[in-house]
Amino acid sequence: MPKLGMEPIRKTALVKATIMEIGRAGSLDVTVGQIAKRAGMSTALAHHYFGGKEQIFLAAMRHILTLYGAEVRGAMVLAKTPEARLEAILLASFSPANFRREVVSAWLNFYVLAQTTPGARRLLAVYQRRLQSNLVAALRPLVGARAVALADAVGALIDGVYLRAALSERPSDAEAAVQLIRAYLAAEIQERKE
Amino acid sequence: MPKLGMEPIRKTALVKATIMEIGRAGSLDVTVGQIAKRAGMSTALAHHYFGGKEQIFLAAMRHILTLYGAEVRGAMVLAKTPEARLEAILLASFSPANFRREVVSAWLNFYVLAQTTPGARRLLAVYQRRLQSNLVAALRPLVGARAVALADAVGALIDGVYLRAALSERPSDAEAAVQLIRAYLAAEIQERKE
DNA sequence: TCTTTTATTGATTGACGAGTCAATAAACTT
DNA sequence: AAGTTTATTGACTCGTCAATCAATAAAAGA
Repeated sequence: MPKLGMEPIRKTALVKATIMEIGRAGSLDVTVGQIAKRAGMSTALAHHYFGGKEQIFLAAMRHILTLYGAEVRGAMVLAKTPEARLEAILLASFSPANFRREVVSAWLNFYVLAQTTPGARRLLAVYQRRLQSNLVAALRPLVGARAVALADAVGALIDGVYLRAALSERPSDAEAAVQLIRAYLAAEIQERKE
Repeated sequence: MPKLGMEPIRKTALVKATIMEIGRAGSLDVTVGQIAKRAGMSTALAHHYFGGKEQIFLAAMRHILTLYGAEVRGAMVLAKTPEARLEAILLASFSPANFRREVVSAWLNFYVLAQTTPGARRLLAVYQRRLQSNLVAALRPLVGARAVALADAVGALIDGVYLRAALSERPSDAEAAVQLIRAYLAAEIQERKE
């Protein structure tokens, strides 16, 4: 039965299964056995391809980041004005995809992991730098030198609002979240113009 | 040897040990054995007083919340003007105590736990409501009806900025964090007055 | 064809951990 | 003094789980 070239197929299956299992458990308290089962293979094979549990988790985190990055980039190319680019970042950050249970869970556990696992910390830094540079690029034409400080604030605001929305009872109050940040931005940009 | 009235003593010892162990591990991946050892007793005794691991964790979370609440209240009574009250909330939220490794770890894992454990979710809601009402009370005299919306934003900003500061390389960039939120508030309040 | 590489798993190992229990003993009650 | 409550632990049970290994088999290469 062994067909060749299975490695990438098995790996992506494991990554997806990992994310789903993390969502189901709400934590990283997930066994290799559960992941392998959901991915339709033996635990031995999971170990064979990834070498260990931590590496499976990191691959899953990388995947989440990749999806998010793709979403932002996809929305950005369509946006021609700075305002539209800001809006695109917001919409991508609060898209329904980011409020799926598995994704929320992955992000929260990502933060936890970042405290102790260098790999996770690096990935988180990548995400933050990318967001920051996107924000600065969009804000510069609107507020000039204040762009960097404003981007810091908006970045933190996105994280904080996401955190609250993700953990609120009403699942995915995304529209209100975006609205809040939009209002903030409008006020800050306005201020500059006057 | 059995001295009576040990229960509260042992319980607080366990709670403190739990917080320290969570800080050491960076996660809830902490055994009752480790906690009990640090608290200077057997695992059986820990189970005797708390009944189970989850209840130990919830007690630890409750303790963290209590400390934070006391810090805020302590700073609030000294503040006489609305501006001073806002400042007090910020200083309490970003006090050095909140940047100790154990406390950061506890908060992050608190968020993770809140996804699935009703008790943790309730505690988190308590924290958020308290912060919200403190912020609204302080903001009302300054911005009137906009106080509620602004409090939402500031609450999210506090969480987001805390998250970033706690996970940044430079530990406890608290002053910059407070400064950022202060600037935001100044701009929003200013706007109203003009 | 023979060998090597890749795919795959069942079974096993070795370790650890949550929760229970019976036993010991001090203090308090009657 | 006898009985009850509170404090305390060592030893044990039962389960789980990460990681390893030996074995099987199909494809590719020589």
